[in-house]
Amino acid sequence: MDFSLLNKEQIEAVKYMNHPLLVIAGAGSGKTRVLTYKIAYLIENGVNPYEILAITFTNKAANEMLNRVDKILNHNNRVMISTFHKFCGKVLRKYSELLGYEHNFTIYDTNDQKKLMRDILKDLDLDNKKIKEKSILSTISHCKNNNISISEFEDSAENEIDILKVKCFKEYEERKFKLNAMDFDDMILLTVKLLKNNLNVRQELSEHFKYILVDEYQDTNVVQFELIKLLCEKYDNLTVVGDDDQSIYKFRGADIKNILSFEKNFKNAKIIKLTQNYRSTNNILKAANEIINNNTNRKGKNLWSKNGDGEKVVFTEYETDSDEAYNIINHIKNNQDYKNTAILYRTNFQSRILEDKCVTNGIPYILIGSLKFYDRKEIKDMLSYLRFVVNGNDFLSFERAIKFPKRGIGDTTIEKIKNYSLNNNIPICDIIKAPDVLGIKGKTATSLMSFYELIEKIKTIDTVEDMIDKILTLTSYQDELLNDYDEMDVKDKLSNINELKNRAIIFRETYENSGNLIDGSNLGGIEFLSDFLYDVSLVADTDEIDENVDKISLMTIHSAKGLEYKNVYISGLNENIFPSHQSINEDDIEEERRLCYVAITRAKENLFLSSARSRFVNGKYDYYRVSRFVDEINGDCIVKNKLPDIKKVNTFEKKSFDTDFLDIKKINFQNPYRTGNQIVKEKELEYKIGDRVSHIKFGDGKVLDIKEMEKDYEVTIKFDDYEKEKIMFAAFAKLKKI
DNA sequence: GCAAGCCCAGATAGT
DNA sequence: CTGGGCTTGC
Repeated sequence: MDFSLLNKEQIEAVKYMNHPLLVIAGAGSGKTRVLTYKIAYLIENGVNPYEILAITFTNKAANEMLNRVDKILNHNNRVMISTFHKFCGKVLRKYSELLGYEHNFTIYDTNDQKKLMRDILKDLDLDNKKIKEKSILSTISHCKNNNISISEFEDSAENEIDILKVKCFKEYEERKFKLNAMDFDDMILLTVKLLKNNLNVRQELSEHFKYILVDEYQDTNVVQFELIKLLCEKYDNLTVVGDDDQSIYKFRGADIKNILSFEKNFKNAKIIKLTQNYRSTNNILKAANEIINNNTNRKGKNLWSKNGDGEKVVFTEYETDSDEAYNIINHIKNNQDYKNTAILYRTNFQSRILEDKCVTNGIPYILIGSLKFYDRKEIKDMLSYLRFVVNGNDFLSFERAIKFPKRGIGDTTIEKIKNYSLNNNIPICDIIKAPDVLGIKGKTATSLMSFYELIEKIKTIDTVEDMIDKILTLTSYQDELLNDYDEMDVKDKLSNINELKNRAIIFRETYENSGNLIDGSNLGGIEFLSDFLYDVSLVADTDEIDENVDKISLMTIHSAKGLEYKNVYISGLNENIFPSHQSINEDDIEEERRLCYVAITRAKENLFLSSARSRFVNGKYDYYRVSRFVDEINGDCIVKNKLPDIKKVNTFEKKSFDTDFLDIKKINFQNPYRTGNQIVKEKELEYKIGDRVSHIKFGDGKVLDIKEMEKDYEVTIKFDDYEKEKIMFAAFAKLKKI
């Protein structure tokens, strides 16, 4: 085997065998190369590919890795390379009965979880303003990721809210089980449970996978750690690759201790550090190193490269978020290097303004992670039908499918069916087959039964694409769409459905000759459909990136992990944006800093950082300081263009500009920097209470009240065409007396 | 009583 | 633009 492309440490990592190995691989240090060479090396030395399990973070990484192994060895290899969830999905599918699940269980994503929980809150009569489904779900997720059982959580419950959460938690688990469904966290947890409780399965799997490799180890949680531990029980031949400085998934349960305590967790462990970076210039690495050196909770390393110093990093502070976006886009336009350029930001809502400027400047762009393919209405509709075909217990899918197209079945009927199913443990599909058990008669009954017939018809079809076609024709789906959307949108939606069909076809092609299956499950219609649906459930946004189009990429930093671009712009480097206002405490700030480190190390040659003094967030303008992370980069690797001190430039509202005002987290007042939109309080309004006025958008109305405020007047108007009265600021509303 | 239509709020990160 | 809640209309 040719090792000429590897450095000394990489070769050592590739060849090290028979004991646990942790490779600490800095950003751009060639960790994928190590993993792929290691797999290839194992195979070349007589290991059966079938005995190797490699676990990655995304499907994209998995596919890439498999391709690269094949390339090194010049032939196709049936190595099992998959994500944690995909791997667990396969194991669970084989052994679902041991856990009391039916074979064709459904995987619930975050939206499904929310819907189920909302339903529960309603049924338990809990005021969903007092306790939000999101907060319960995040508690549940936290428990599951850390292997905390419901009863343990119950014992630790401290307040009224916790007690309510326990109640919802129990109900959630019970219902989910009855619906024959599991959420993402269950997949890992149940696999661990299966291995712990079932010696035979544990032996079989740990015997099967003699070599286990785990990518992105810093992102594993407690339960995933347990899973790895159980899987390598027999052979103890584990290689994990990760970077403690790139651990950015704490919110999802990732536990940085897994990587920091590797030697404690695995006896005879060896550690190899990769610090030579092959991606970026030294100026970029210097900026990255300076920032991450402020963290204390890390193993410690410094990246270096032979790529030369390159261009300096540039930081620019703008007055408004609009200026910031405009200048970034303009800069990109001048350089005309679209496909090698990415703009990164902390949170998704920041993409909006960048998108706007792309559109107005004619810059082609792709937005990653905005509207996910599988989150589109038409795709969710189709998948609901298919999911219900596979799992006749799946109430959520049933509900969605039966509601669109409209069939004269409403909430009351659906509620009846749900309750009957839950109370008597009868699958939804059996109830709608003969709805008279519920006393449902007449038109409603006929409608339910014909829906049942529809599902039964689809079950007899062989391929997923034909199933989808049948659903479309039998439900007159296109015509129904035309009632709600205009022709262009419908065309779009139909082509998305076509794309779904294509994915099914592609999935079948790769299905047959991949190392996908632990055993050879058959390719029959429903079996295959079920596998296809699992695959679909576990697709990530970044799996969808196409590198070959000449467009700039817009994405969150989380999405950018593992990617690299020649030119990188990081926007919104403001306190309370990045670092996020939720994470400014001691504990979370290190994670934000790691996120910043990840962002910076995406850049190969040119790195531009920016911030804006005034940003439009949550429907109002607020002031934001420059992010502490900018201050942490010093020396000659960076050029900083800051705006002059705010006291000197401002002439608008003097008394608000005390130096300490910037320390206030959020100040709600109008943005003085907006050109052409300045807020000037009139001495006197041209209208008074009782006058008729006209508004450009809302039409004519009557003034009910005027309140004089410090900076403006608050006017209450009842417009003729609107039910409710509106309260507006006079300077914005620009009302004309009529 | 029940389904369909209308209006409004919304938002860390993502398998 | 979407899903949820509220209101209207059959």
